[in-house]
Amino acid sequence: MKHTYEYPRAALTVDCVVFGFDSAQAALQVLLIRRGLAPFKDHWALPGGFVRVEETLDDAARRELEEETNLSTVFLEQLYTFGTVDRDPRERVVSVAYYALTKPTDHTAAASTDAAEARWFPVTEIPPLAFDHATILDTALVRLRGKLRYEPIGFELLPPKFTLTQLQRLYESVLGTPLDKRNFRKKVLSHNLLVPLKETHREGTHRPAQLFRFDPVRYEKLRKKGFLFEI
Amino acid sequence: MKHTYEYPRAALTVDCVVFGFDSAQAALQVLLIRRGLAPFKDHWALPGGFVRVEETLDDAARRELEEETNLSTVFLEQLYTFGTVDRDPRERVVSVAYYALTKPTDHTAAASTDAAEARWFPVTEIPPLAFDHATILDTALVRLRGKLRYEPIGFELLPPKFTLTQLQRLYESVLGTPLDKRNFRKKVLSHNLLVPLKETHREGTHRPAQLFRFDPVRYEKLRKKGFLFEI
DNA sequence: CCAAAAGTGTTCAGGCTACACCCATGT
DNA sequence: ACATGGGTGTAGCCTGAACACTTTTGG
Repeated sequence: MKHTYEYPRAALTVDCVVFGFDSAQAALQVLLIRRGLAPFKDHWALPGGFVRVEETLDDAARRELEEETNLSTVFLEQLYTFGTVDRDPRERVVSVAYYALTKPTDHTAAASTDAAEARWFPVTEIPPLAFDHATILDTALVRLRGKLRYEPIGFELLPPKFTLTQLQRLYESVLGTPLDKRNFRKKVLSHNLLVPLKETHREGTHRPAQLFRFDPVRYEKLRKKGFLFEI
Repeated sequence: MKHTYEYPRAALTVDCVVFGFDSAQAALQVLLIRRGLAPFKDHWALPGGFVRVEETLDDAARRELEEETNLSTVFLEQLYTFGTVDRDPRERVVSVAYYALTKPTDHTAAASTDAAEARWFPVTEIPPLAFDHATILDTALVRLRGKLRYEPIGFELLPPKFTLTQLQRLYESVLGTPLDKRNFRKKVLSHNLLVPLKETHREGTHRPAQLFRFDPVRYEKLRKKGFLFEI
């Protein structure tokens, strides 16, 4: 830690990779906003903005998320800090990237954003992005895939009540591989972290599916004893 | 991304958690420097300093490491960015933390630092640290433990030629649990990533130990095929 | 010949993988 | 009655855990 404070300073921003899951299409999606200003005017970009001196990084991420996409109370975690010198053509900007997981329940809110246009894109059909946001998105995807395997964060992308098939589709989309139905069910149920509800999910012309909810309290207890989720 | 540039800016620093491993004592160690200036004058702290506008974050971390500890060519990876508002009593400072792994071969260099006093501390005997550096160190330890289990970064803490017992002691110190000798050897050798050398390591009054080196080329090939290290 | 660490195989249990059919519903 | 997804059990294999003695050296 040096004692000199007189050098020019980099600007500091946060950018958020917001993931959502569309159960109908079994597709992992990302929320992007259309830029109204140069540089990269009319390009799609990650929601984000400048960090204020009186707010923490987490606060800044939540604030920008709320301002630009109307999303609140989502799972939010710091991802990585991007600091190459030329990532912003105007001047030096260092960006602390976050990734967020949203439940479909919250998506309606996300649609009604104020000024900028916001839209969900399947991760397989991402348009060209502003700045180094494609790199940030890639980093977030890698992290999400890794994390999904040993922490129960998949539930953050599903409604509070979900079927095992929805959960399996989610894992398959994120990990990019098909999974065996029987083995998948055996494994996720073996932890006793999924509570079967009295309700069923009726849809289409076939047998209704059992609905479950995730039990976060029980998970906390297990986790403190050194339990690893693993799928 | 907003278009306003006129707000006051946070200062941006990098801090490095430098790990080393003392085979003789089988102890994981951290390199700390004594602060010569307020605040926290005479406290121990992580090496670090301000990021210049014309250098990347990685460059800043390497530069500070070299300036303050004479260490170069070490394994260096971004850890997490710490941005609570009051972490520095003087003003708003956001710090991008890195962790570094050094081989004992480099340690001699580390001793001969210029002005500030630098010293290795076993992770079990860390003195009170300046700022939020204790939190940063904890975060680094958690990361190191996690990473050691599924990526071959342990070799970054050993000399280029090492014995299996040294490797086992390293894993035991970092993970904090004793490991079974036969099972450990079976597992690390099963990947064929350790090349036995023609030399042995003679020490003390007992049978000499076979020396090995890690084969990074072979590891790269395996990794690209989706191989996971795992111990 | 003694002390000290190096080196080496087998057995058992539990978890992972592969795999095919019946069930409940709406039309 | 038929089409559609929901739901279930078993057998073989492989991996991980437990465990004790011989070997080589220096003093």
